[in-house]
This record gives sequence, C-alpha cells and structure tokens, in this order.
Amino acid sequence: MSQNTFHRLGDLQLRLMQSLWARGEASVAEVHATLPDDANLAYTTVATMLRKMEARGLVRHRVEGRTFIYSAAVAEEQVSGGMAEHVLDRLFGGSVEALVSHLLTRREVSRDELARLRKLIAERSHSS
Amino acid sequence: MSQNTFHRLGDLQLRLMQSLWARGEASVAEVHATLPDDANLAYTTVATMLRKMEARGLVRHRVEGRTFIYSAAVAEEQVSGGMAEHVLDRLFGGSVEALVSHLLTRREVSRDELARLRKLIAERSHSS
DNA sequence: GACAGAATACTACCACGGTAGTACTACTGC
DNA sequence: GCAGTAGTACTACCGTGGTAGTATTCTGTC
Repeated sequence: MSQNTFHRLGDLQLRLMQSLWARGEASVAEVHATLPDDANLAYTTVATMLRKMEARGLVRHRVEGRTFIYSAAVAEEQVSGGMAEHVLDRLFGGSVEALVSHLLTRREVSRDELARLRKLIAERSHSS
Repeated sequence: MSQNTFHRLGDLQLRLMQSLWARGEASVAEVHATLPDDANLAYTTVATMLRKMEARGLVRHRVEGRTFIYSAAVAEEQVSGGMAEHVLDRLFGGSVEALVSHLLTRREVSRDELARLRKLIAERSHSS
C-alpha cells in the first residue's frame, strides 16, 4: 500500500513538480522561468527547493556540464491521486459521491462538463 | 471568492474539527476521548492544539466553571469544500471530470456508489 | 485550612515548507 | 591570466503543525 506520503506537498513544490511533469527535464533556470511573473521568486529559492525535494525523493537530477538537469522522480498520477484520495478519505469518508456532490454545489459546472461526467460514469458502470 | 484559507489544515486539526462538528460542543477531555486509542496523544497536546486553532479562528470556546467548551467556528462545508477545491484547482486544472476519472480509476467503487453518482449528476443536469 | 485532582497557561522543541542571502567554483571572453 | 558570469552549496530565518512537559490556579473534600 505504501501509505502514500505525497499529500503534504505545498503549493510551490507542486508548481515545480508540474513544471517538470510538463517538460520532462529542466534546469533550475528553466523551471524558474516557467513560474508566473507575479510569483517573483529568487532563483536560489527554486534551486534550494529542488534540492530539498530531491532529498525527499520527489525529483532527481543528472549533470550536464555544470548545470543540474532535474526531472520528476514520481509520476503525476501518484501525486494527484494521493492528494485526491487523502482529501476524499479525510473529509468525505471515502465517498466519491459526497465529494462530487460538494463540488457540483459549490462550483459552476458547465453543461458540457456535466455531459462528460455522465459519460465517464456510464462507461465505468459497464466495464465493472 | 474569499480565497479560502482552510486548505492548510493538518491531519490532527482536521480530526479535532471533525470531533467538534460531530458533537457540536466538547471539552478538551471529550475531544481527547474521541481520538482513536492508537493515536495516543497527550491531553495537553489536544489542549494546545485547540488553543492554537482558536487563535486562527477555527474554533471558539465558552467557559463553563473552569472548563473550556469548544465548538467549531467554521462550517464543515467551508473546510471540506475549500480543501476539495484546492486539490481540484491545483492538481486537476479545475476539471471535476479529471478528478473523478482519477478516483474511479484508482479505487474500487461499488456498483451502488456508481449508481448514486449517476443519479446525482442526472439531477444536476436537469436543474441547471 | 491543607491537599489531591483537574483544568488551563506557558514554554520549548522538532520537522518542514518557503524564502533568500552569501560563499564558493568553474567556465568564457578578452 | 583575469574579470565577469552563471552555476551550485551552505546557512539562516520565519511560520505553522505537531507534541508534550512543567507551572499555575482553582475547586472540592476531609
């Protein structure tokens, strides 16, 4: 089971991970560049964070000349899934229905999205 | 909009909140007693945490004799909703469909639950 | 009125996310 | 060969969740 430990990622770590998931590999400079301008984070902040994340096993790096090329060491599905499950279990008693009900109530959900959701669930229903 | 700030609650805080949501009001001793035995937390840990949480506006207390009777200061919907939305936005780009798809793939979802989900979405579809 | 027990208050500590400055090092261009 | 530049390494700091010990205070009881 592995007791997924990925539900504690903060927002910055998440953004860095997403940058790596999207690009596959990236240097510190490249990751830094992908952050929105209004983030306004120092280069060294990103570098430090990536080093901390490597110590935690979230990313890894290879060396190219003098620069570190980072890549994600965990799959996006693991992290998103882990965090989603955590919320699901902790707050909704594991009930997907309760979670979805909440989201549909709180948010504007387009007719299109509802249709896709319906389709998605119909498919699951058959294939089980 | 309110930029919900409730997505940072740790696991213990969540458990204490749930205890209060369930009971309405509770003394420190009562909250402490509702924790699972294997948690094995000191009484003072719970007391300290509740005081910290009160400073953050999550709970409040009234005094009865010498004991503090705590109650939640934020609604369960605010917190669950806030955390669910946070995950939804941060990890699934706001797409309910993507989140649900993930959950359905990773978890065993009973036929019953699927049926309820179908119904839930059908209702939303009409009422919009 | 002293004492035991129960309650809160205070304080301290660790881990970690986040932020960044400073120091060191290696390369590059002149 | 030297200066600038672009890297990483090291270190420090804050906030907050989590954990708990110790101190203080109150209250009921003999």
